[in-house]
Amino acid sequence: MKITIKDIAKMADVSTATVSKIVNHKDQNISQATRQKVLDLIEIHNYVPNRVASSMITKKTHSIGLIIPDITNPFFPEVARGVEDYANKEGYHVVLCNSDNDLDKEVSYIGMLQEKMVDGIIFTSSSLRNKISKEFIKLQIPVITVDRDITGMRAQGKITVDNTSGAYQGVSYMIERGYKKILHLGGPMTSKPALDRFEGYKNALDDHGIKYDERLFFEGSYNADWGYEGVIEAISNNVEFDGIFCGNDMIAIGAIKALNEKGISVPGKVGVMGFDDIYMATVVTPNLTTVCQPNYQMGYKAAEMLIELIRHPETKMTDVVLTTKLVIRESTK
Amino acid sequence: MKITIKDIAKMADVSTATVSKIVNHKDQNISQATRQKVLDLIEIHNYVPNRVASSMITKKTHSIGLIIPDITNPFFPEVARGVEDYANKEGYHVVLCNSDNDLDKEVSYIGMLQEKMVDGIIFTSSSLRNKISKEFIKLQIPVITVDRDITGMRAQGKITVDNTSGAYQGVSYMIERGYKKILHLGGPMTSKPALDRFEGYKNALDDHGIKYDERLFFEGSYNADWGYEGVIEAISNNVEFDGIFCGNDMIAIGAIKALNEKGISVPGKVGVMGFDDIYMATVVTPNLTTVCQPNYQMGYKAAEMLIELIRHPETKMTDVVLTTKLVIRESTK
DNA sequence: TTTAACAGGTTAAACGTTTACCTAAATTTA
DNA sequence: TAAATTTAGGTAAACGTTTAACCTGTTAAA
Repeated sequence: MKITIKDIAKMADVSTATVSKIVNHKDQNISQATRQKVLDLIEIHNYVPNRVASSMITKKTHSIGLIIPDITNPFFPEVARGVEDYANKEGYHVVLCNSDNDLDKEVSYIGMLQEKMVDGIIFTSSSLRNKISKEFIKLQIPVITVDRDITGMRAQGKITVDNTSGAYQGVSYMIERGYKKILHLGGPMTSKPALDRFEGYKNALDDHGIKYDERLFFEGSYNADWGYEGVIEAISNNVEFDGIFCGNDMIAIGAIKALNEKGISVPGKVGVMGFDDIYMATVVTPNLTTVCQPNYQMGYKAAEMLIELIRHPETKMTDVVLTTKLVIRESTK
Repeated sequence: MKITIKDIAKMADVSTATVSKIVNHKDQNISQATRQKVLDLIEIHNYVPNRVASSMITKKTHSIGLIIPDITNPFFPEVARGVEDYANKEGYHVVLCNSDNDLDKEVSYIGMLQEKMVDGIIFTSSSLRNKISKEFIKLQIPVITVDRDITGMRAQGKITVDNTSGAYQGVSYMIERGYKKILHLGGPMTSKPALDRFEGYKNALDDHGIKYDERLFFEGSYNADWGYEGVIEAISNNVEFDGIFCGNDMIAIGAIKALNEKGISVPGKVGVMGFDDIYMATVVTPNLTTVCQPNYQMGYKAAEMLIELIRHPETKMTDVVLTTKLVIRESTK
């Protein structure tokens, strides 16, 4: 039988109120003698407070939900770690949810999290779909969106990366290094980052007097398979290119693989640039030149904002836009 | 103001018991008319049951704790995903905890999880330390250990990989391919897997008539840096070798990097074998030959066992030992 | 006609805390 | 010395559910 606050109270011959106050350090007017007696009994009997009971009263569970597409995607563990680190520091728990970019799953998770009374949610949506926003609007708890924002939705906080300028920076660098025909193997254009990176790509071209050629742009998904296929497709379409700006690092890794197989040297014949700077970028050969995104920081900052919002719901959060950094390695000359 | 079961009951002019039965599908003897009336009101007013209140009564929170060293380590996302997939399927939530192999953090997480009344814990300990086992023994909930077991501790279930035989298989393959002087760059010998893999390495040597040479064994940690340093150290110690059996894939990736830098061709001059088969093994050049460990399955199976145990605490679980599979790629000839 | 079974509910206690408010004694203040 | 304040703690309602036990009216069986 689990031992409760009542048991301790009875043994110490005090009221449960007294024990409660001691446990929660609201014990300014409890005598040292009583405090010690209670503390000793707690120790001896290994009493552990039932936080679900206190949650009933305080209306706080000290847990937050983290909805991401897939923890297995190398982009997310860093984000998750950032979230967990800050949350843990502040005494919060994080509930991990893998949505697989599936609308139904997202909705279902939101429902479950709400029933479990999490104090807030950090959400990374897969797309621009704003159907989901209806679910959020019903919610009475704070929500922070990270990386991808949902149009039409008023999240209480938003944290993104300046993808447009990151892409601009990356592509500009390639142009300045002499690449002239830069292929863009983008991510799904239903997602905001893909859109923004595409825009940065075009802006860089513009500003360097290169005309955008739509035959150099291919849309796919954020994984190595697509990078591989994209290159094959471009080649078999007889598209000429001397550089590839990829939607993310995984795409770049797939692209390099295809290039290698076709006997096209990187960066000799074709330069490749990624986006994200995942750890893998440093182990692939050649090491990937890429636009570094502060993943850990995004998670950390998101948790910071969320918990602030949980504590002071009326705070008006100003959206955070993190900046990227160009990391030059070997896949560009 | 949040709407409760009482509000719905009042509006439907029935008792809360009736509403509760309908919500929980224990409504065999509720008339269709009443059911529909209640369901409609729930829909209209967007009533969502407060699961923390029901947890108070049922003593089940339908959440489980997952304590791992670090989600950022490529080994764990797969495990976590396996856990989450099964848990979600069964209506459980998973609370993610990164312990950093830090005993204090582990203890603190166990305490927090216990207070939050999780129904069970899946635990991946960093080491053989059994101090932690005291904490677990106090626990009244089921615990499954995965990957690394804790000596001296009676977890209700244990799920491991046959590391000894996996290593044996890998090293035997290398020997059969003609490698004679096989370096072993192992993980920390305070962890069971490292110990077992070392044993498998020695057994393979034995069975193939090769005498174990202790100068060929180096102990380090499970990351690429150590793989890199290990090779440098071996070379500067003038140790001769034509193959490396690495404690895991990250070590192997670091080792290959060092070999490349030293101008030693892989697998021409030196063959390299990893352990784990993380995704990165397929993108590094040359692709890594490795012993594949069923990470996702480990997590999935662990969740399966745990939830079974939560539902039927008296079940005697037989420990699960998953088998490894040799995956031959390019880093061995 | 009596009994049993069942449909369709209701009642109220219980779960383990927190907290606003109360009280009595001790101490301080005037 | 009386009044005021402080110290140390107690009382009991409340949080939102679940569930065992009970009730009532109708129908079927004996």
